[in-house]
Amino acid sequence: MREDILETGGVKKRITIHDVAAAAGVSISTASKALNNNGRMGDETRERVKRVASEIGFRPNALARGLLSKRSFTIGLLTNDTYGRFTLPVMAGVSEALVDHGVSVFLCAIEDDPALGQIHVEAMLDKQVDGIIATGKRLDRRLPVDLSNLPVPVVYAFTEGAPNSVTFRSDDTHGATLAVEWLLQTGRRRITHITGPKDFFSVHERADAYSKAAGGGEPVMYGIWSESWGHEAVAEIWKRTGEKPDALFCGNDQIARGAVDALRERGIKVPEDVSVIGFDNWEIVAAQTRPPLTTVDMELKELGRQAGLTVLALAEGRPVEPGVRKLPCRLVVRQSCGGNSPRE
Amino acid sequence: MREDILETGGVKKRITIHDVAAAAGVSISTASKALNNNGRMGDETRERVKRVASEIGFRPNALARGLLSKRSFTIGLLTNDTYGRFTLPVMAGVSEALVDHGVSVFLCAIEDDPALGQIHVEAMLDKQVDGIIATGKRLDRRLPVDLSNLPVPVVYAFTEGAPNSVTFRSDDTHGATLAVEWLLQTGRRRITHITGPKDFFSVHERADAYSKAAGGGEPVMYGIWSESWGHEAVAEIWKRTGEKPDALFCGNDQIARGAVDALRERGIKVPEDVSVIGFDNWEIVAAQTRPPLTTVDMELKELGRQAGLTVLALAEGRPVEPGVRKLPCRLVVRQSCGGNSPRE
DNA sequence: ACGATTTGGTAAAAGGTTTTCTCACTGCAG
DNA sequence: CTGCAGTGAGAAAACCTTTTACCAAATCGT
Repeated sequence: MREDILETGGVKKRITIHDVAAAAGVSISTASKALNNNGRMGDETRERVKRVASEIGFRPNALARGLLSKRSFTIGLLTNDTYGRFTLPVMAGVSEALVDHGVSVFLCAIEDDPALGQIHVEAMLDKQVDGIIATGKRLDRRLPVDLSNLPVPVVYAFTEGAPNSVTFRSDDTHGATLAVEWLLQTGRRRITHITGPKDFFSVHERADAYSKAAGGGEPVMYGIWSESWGHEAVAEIWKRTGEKPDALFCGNDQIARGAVDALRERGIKVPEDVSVIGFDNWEIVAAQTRPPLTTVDMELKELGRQAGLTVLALAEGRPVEPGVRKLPCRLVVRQSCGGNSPRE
Repeated sequence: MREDILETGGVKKRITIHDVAAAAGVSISTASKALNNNGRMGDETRERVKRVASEIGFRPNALARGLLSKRSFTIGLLTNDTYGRFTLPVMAGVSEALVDHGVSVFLCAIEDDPALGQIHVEAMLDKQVDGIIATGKRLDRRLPVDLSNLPVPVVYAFTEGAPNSVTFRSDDTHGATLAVEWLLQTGRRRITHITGPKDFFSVHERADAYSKAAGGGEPVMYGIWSESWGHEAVAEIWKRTGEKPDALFCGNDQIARGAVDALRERGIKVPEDVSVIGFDNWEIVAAQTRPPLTTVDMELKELGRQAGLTVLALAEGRPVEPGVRKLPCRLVVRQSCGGNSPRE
């Protein structure tokens, strides 16, 4: 064998509980009980086994353990959001919540492809996952996979769930209300809402909350989720005759950024002349806008954390009430609305 | 038990090969051999077992299988890039390459925390992963984890690898050369390079390639990876006396976007007066810039694919030559440099 | 001193699959 | 009729860990 060819690592034999038992001079069952702190034996024996185990670097084989206990300490995370805008924080939250419990996470990117979704689900079930979290990029769309009648619990996060399941989502009504109230609180009165496509459920929720909080003045401007729409909307507004708004509540940060840029090009000062507030707190957009955007954070990481803990609870057989859980949003104050406390 | 409380799913008993054997009226070993197409038996028997198995929906337990075969059909992906800029495409590539081989991917976000990294590595080893892929956000930094002397093969992707390991990275020299040559080809002659911090290895590689390709004219401007630095750099250049550049080669798309915006604010037309080219092909930045950025794509998904296939090869004991593999970049032509073919 | 209990520990089964070994039987040549 | 090759299928071991049942020795109560 040539020297510059890598092999799998020389078949380093893994250390099993057999080795521990032999090294400590006890039987396998005693070794097992010593390490798991159950069964009866002398304190000296227990300590000796533990010491020997850590000395020779023993780690129990999770496969063997799982085979017996019916728990693999593994869950699957299904997503169709390759962009990562929404999935990444959710995923980080899930992983963070579960790593403390020794649970690992399979990532399955299914790309809106039902066949791929099916393959991933089957692979996960074969690997005896303790549960599945389904997450997506729209909370009014289902993942293109059938997750009913699975032998493991399923929790939905930021995607539409099956009836009678547990679903976590952001409270967009709360978020929009936070935004509008902040604008009102900083003295703005003529607030226009520039947002995304009408067929998004969140668009309606945010628009309704806006109307309610702002007193139902101006109409809502629907468009697409892009900077260019922010530009166009501003152009359209400033082309109109009559009083101009003194604040823009945008449906997401990209639209807000487009709006801010368009205002600046017109010589309109943000936030002195017009306040602009976004939605999503997508750092890369919000923080790089000039001025940096005040925006609404949907707390997706926290959402992921809760989803993770919930699927764990279900996997352990602890009861959980089904239903949709709406998590509150958080206002992130930067500089695009003025305001007193420019944290961050 | 109240009805509105979710339980783990009613303990649906999983179907094992025992059930298949019983239903087909054969022994367990015969069933196993029939399903795996080995051993000797009558054609009729083999077919019957297979038919019965699929009828009752049998799927082999991967844990039991892994216990015996020493292959878990699972690999771990370690990353410290929570932002997801670089990790996501790599991950998508890994997953895509491996799903066909029945291999699932554990995602481990370790956040530059050595302790967390250690925990994740141990969890993965306990779960008998067949291999580990380490990926990061800088190819001149190591992950804060010790991956030497592991009982499984390790492959590095977009992060610095251990000596004598397999490492995949982008060929930044190639990428920068592509960029500069494109500018030259479209008739530009006075190209300035605005890039990131000096302590990044890629910054040097790109700057060196730039100097070589551009003929070593202008000095390189080092700064940070942000839009604001793009702005500042343009301001600085246009404050200077003397001839202005007719092209800017920026170290990443964010800098490029800042530069484009700054040029537009000065009334300088892109690409008519000045061409701007970026690096990274970060869709969200590059495609939303006005005009959309021509940029260099590092083909991170392909990099992930290759890393996935390589770790699989090592896991299966197939020999792989160690060393650093530099993958070529790809020029993505949009509109910020003119040019003939505005695809995408 | 003797039955009852406690103590310290071992043997064996279980979990689901794969693989090797063995066995019974058929057909055929000698 | 005996020996033998070939065929079809089952028994059992192995993978590693946990748990239950069990056993021998020591201790206790009266």
